[in-house]
Formats: sequence, C-alpha cells, structure tokens
Amino acid sequence: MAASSSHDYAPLIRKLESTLQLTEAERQGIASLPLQVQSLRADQDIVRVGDRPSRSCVVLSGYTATYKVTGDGKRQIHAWHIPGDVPDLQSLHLRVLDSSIVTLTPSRVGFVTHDDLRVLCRAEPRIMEVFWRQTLIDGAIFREWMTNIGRREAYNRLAHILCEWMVRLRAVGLTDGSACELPMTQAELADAMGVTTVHVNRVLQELRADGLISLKGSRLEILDWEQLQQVADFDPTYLHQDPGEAAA
Amino acid sequence: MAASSSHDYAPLIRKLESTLQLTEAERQGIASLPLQVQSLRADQDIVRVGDRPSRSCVVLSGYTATYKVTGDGKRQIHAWHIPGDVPDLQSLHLRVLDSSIVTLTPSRVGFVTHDDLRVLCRAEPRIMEVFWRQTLIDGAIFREWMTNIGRREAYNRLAHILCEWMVRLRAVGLTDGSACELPMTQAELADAMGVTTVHVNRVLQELRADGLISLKGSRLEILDWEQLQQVADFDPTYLHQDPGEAAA
DNA sequence: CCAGACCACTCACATAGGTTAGCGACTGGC
DNA sequence: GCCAGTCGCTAACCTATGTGAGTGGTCTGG
Repeated sequence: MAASSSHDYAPLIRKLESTLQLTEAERQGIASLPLQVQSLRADQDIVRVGDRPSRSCVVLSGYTATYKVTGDGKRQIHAWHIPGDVPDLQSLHLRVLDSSIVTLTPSRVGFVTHDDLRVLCRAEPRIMEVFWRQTLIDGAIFREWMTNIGRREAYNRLAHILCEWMVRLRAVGLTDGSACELPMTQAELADAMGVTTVHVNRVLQELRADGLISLKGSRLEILDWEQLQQVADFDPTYLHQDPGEAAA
Repeated sequence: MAASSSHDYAPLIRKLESTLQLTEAERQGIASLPLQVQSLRADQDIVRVGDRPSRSCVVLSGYTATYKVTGDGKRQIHAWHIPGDVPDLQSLHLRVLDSSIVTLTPSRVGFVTHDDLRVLCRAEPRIMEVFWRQTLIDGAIFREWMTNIGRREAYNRLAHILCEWMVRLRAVGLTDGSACELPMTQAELADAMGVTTVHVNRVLQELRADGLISLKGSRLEILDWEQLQQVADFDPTYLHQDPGEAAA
C-alpha cells in the first residue's frame, strides 16, 4: 500500500469531465482526496460480496470486473471497469456489497474513504451530482447488458460487447486507431455473456471469418466498424457520453 | 391530469422510510412537492426512449415496467415498478431516456418537475441521499436480474422473479398472507426473463405441478416458500431493504 | 349480443447453445 | 529446464428453449 502520486486522479478527472466541465476548484477538490494506492496481480478480488467497506476504489491502471456467483457456482460478470472508473461507488450509500470486484489484469487501484468523499460532496454539490450521475450511467449500462443477454443471440451479443468496449476505451484515450487491448479471457467473456467458453470461441471464430474483427493475443482490431455495429445493434446513447447531455 | 390529493405521497414516503427514518420536516418536504396526477389505462407508454423529460414520475397505484426494444423488435423488460417507485428518477441527471416505461395495469401516476426536485434536494441533503440511494438499489436489482437471466435456467429464473415480487410487495403492504396480485401477462414475464411465452407457460406449469405456487387469474399464492426460495437461489440482500443497512 | 382481441395453453418439430473430453502452445515458479 | 496450470481451440453428442401453428375461454367496445 503506497501513497498517491499527483497524477493518479488524471483518469478519473478525465472521465468526469467527459460528462461535465469542472471548475478548477472542483478539480482541486478531487485531486486532493487522500488516496491509498495498491498494486494487484491479475485475478485478485478487490472487495467481496458481503463486505461492508468504509472506502471506495478507483481503477488507476489495468482492468477489473464486477461479478456475482450463483448458488450452483456459475459466475455472472455485470460490468468491466477501465481506468478512471469507481466500480463500488455505490457502497457510499449501500452498506453491504451485493457483488464482488476482481482484477482482470495486473492493476493499480486507489482507495478513498467514504468520509472523505462525503466531506467533498457536501463542500462541492456539483461533484456530488457528477458522482450520482456516474452511478446512473452504470445503471443505464446494466439495462443495456440485460437486453443484450436476454434478447440477442450470442454472435450479436459478443459484437455488442466489443462495440461498447471500443467506445469506452476511446473516451479515455486507450485506443490505437481501430485497435485496442482486449484483456479478458474467453472464459471471462463467457461469464459476461451468459454462455459457455466453448460457445464464445465458436462465435469469435465466426466474427473473424466474417471479417469483422481480428483478435490476436489480447490485441483487438475492428476491421469493419459499420458492419460490426449493425450486427451488434449498437447505439451508444445508453453510455451517456455527450457532455452536453448532462441534465441542467 | 388532476391536482394531487394529500395522501398521494403515502406509498413513496413509506418506501423511503423503509430504508431511512425521515424527520417530520423531511416528510413535509416530500409531501409538499407539487404533483400532477394522471390516470392511465393498461399498456400505455408513460415515457419513451429518446424523450428528454423535465419531470419524473411516481407510481401512485397500479404497476408499470421499464423496457427496451432491440433492432429486430424483441422486447426486454428491465424492472417492475410498484406503488411508491419513481421509475425514471435517473432522468434528473441523464437528459435522454434510454428506455421506455409502460403501464402493466390501469394506473395512477404523479409527475414531479425536476426543478422542484432539485430545490428540495438542495434544501434537504438527506432527502437527496435517500433518492440517490434508491437509484443505487435499482442498480443492485439490475445486477441480480442480469445474473438471473444470464446464469439460471428458466424454471429457476421464474421462481426468482416470483420471490422478488412477493418480497417487494410485502415491503409496501400489498400482500395478503402468502398471496398477492401478479398483474403481468405471460408475455410480459417472458420479456422480463428473456424467453418466449411458450416457455414461460411450460415452466409455470412445472412450478404448479411441483406444488410451489398456485396462480389463478392474476392471484398468485406461494404454497411452499422455503422450497421456492431454494429453487430460485433467492437471497434478498440485493434489495437492501433493511433500514439499518443504509450507509452512515 | 356479437365480433374482434387478447390471453392461457398445447403440440410437433427445429436449433442455439450446453456438456464432456481432449489437444497443443504458452508461461511462471522452483 | 521441467512441471503444473492456464489459455485458445476443436469435435461429438445432448437438451433447454425457440418456432409456427392452433385451440378454446373471456373480456370488451359498439
């Protein structure tokens, strides 16, 4: 566990500003939150179902996911998190965690105490609103994932996940033209899609054969964005990324 | 469209108080929000995808649902709403609606302007927190539904939906012992479960044959709660109903 | 009091996706 | 420099769920 360095908050501030222009004072308020930084290997739980944490975590680098395990041991992944995300911000108002968070890759995460967050929210109401808004966007993404899992076939469902992944990474500057990192294993994709790894592999081969994507190791390249988006039935409105679209 | 009567807010206040004790001033603050009341028939959209509403709606009586339609016309229902719920509270901070809300039964809904809500939130910070908390609980329910749709078989999935329905109705006093109203059609259940109506009917017959439930018309009775809960893998933690569990 | 909807329900058949098992290529720890 | 584990990938077979078509009951608006 190490102290924070001055630019650890850069991804978070970038993310918040992608939906609402902050004042210098507001940026300062965030940047001066005390942050406990921790480096984790891949596949480590950060928090677990049933925990009652007194702090929330910020993803500084690397990738993580939220998940739940059913009574008979099947795992469902609910969300991916990328640098700048605060995956358990909800614990600020819900004491008991109803899901766990795990690293997908080696990651650096920072912890902010709920007390510090509450003080900041009281001092800067617009920051509170922007945090609230982030949790609402999380909810909007959950709704889209539910639709994806419940109503699209596996081929289109995977295409949808890839479209969303690309668009979210682009918003924080982690893409490289039409390519980006895809850090999750096929088993993790399966747990997000509600299918088996065998089937993920099948539809992945199909996407490749159809010339929509190339995936070598963890490097994903979108070869035909138009077609992929159409197959995925992907409309990015639900990501609420347009800063002009924050309610007044 | 009619003016509100004095006790229209009773279900909402009851719901909020089920998670946090309110002061008299706070209760007053809510009860004095101007409310535009509207009576709707079944199967009417209250708001639609793409709308930019300047007010949110409260369910006063009857039942409603949030849904999305995919490009090829399949519908996914994300949530049921019961009296006291504010199904589009998120539009307070997300200008564009990413899903629609429809009545399942004839209903009375009340509209509160976002301006009035913002004024109240500024005056009574605890009310803002309790509203924020409600949207976080919505998110927690989305996560559980995702798990239900992605990782449980239809038989168990339906059992889970019935367990949740019963527990939520009980919290607002709308149950009658081990029985309650189940106002949705099998087609609506299908859209919530991500299966076809034919299959809903099949697993419903199974639940009846196994002696777990009785469903006649829209009256649901749970015949064996223990067994149903076990089949459903139902753990109500995610509903965050315990008022002692609100974070400090 | 009729006509058209809608709803629960069923059947026969089709298929997307699950299951089980296994292979070779890497990789990180000792 | 080997061993154990993980990962992507494949094949053969199985089943939960979808599809399309239809029945009869009940409500409801004209």
